[in-house]
Amino acid sequence: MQKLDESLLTPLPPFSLLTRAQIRAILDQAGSRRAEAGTAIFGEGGDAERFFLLLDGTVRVVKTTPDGEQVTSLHIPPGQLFGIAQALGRDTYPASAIAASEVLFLSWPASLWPVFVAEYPGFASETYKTVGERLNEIHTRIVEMSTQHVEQRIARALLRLVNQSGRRTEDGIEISFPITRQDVSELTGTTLHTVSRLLSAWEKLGLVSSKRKKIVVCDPHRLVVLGGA
Amino acid sequence: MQKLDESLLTPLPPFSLLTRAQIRAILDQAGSRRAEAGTAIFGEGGDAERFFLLLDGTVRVVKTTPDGEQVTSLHIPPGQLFGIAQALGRDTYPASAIAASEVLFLSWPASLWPVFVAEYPGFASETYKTVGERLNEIHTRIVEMSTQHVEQRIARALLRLVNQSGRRTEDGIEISFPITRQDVSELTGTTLHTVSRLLSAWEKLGLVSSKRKKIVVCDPHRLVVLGGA
DNA sequence: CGGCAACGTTGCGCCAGAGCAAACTTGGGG
DNA sequence: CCCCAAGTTTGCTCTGGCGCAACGTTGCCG
Repeated sequence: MQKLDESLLTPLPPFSLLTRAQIRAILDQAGSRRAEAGTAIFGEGGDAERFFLLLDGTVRVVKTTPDGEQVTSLHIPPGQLFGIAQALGRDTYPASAIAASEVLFLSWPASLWPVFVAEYPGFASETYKTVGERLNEIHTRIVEMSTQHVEQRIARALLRLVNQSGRRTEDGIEISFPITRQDVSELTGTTLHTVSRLLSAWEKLGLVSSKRKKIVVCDPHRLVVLGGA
Repeated sequence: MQKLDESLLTPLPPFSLLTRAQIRAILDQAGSRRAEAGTAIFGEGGDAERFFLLLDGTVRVVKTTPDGEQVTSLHIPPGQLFGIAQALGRDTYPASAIAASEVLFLSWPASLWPVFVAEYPGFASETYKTVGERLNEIHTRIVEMSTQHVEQRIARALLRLVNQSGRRTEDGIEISFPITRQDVSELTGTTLHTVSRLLSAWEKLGLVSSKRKKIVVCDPHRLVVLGGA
């Protein structure tokens, strides 16, 4: 494994208050790994032996029901910690982490968690902020699922994805990782059929443009209107 | 305000590792209040000026949509902290807290949060465990709402309520705070009509027994079966 | 470059559950 | 003790979106 550069971490919130030496120390203890799209990084219920930082790509956080149905709770964008069961006082992972695209990430053994929290100023508070944001996001999802129709939920889900991991292109903003109708349905609690129908309809209206595993939002504003409020 | 007894806090997880003197100090800084059923303790979006500990009663955590619909995300049982925006790195409350029954609670100014975390062993870790459990609960709710039918969701919601705040009675386990069909519908993302119909049906089958604002689960086992798995 | 698996589209029928409406019951307060 | 508001029940209708099925498309891999 080649040596990692300090500049990788410097700009990231959990580490932004640290000295170069501290970051060096953190990096020297890190394991770094690459995984292809579709690979599981850790599984729901597994022992939380390590915690992770996503450097590049996107990770899908997924729960699977006893009967095999999958529900996606979150997408993790690059630069964020994930698999931080320790921050929730748990010793197993509450969900699985699947690489949504090719990903690159670092990880540290769980035993270092208390050290990071104690030694590195800003690490704890930034981490808990992340937890708070994620809680807020899935909280919002509950509200949406309770009160909104499928069309609005999908519109909002697309907007959220585009905000979190959008990439500017000529005809609009593209979701920067491969995503299928099935994925969207697992994110919104619907079926791939309904998602497909809606995307087709929206494509005709010029709201979105989608190829296989690619979705580009062309007219975010009208999508916001569809999403309601 | 009369002096509070140390034995109030001693058995509660966030404080269980502390000395009598430490608990005394904590209590002396606490404000204590009573609120009637239906009262708002704090409101969504409000400045998180204080954090709270529920001594008696039950608190409903509620989000309200722009168009006035309400969604209940959690119920807080006695002995737990709530309104702990600080633990999520927030400075506003993410949801409203409504007294579900008559409640008694303590509270401290937000400025004491970092002090508690730093000075009192076990406080931080127990708090984050609580956060983790709540995250897990609402996470489970998303999965349920995505994959299960209304009947199963309501069955499970009742079981959860009964587990968290059940009280043994002669004909079964009673939910220990006043709860309307409307409340249950806001908890499961349905309508009070559907809840009413189902409860009536279950009452005929001897699964539950309900009066106005009261629900008693008579046959938890059969309800589990209904809930699926 | 052909075959196959993964992904996407579309049509159709059906039903769980929402929406609406109206009546009934309970309990607390004047 | 009566009234009123809040909570509950129940019937009827209507529809969003799911389930199923069949077919089209893409691109990877041998």
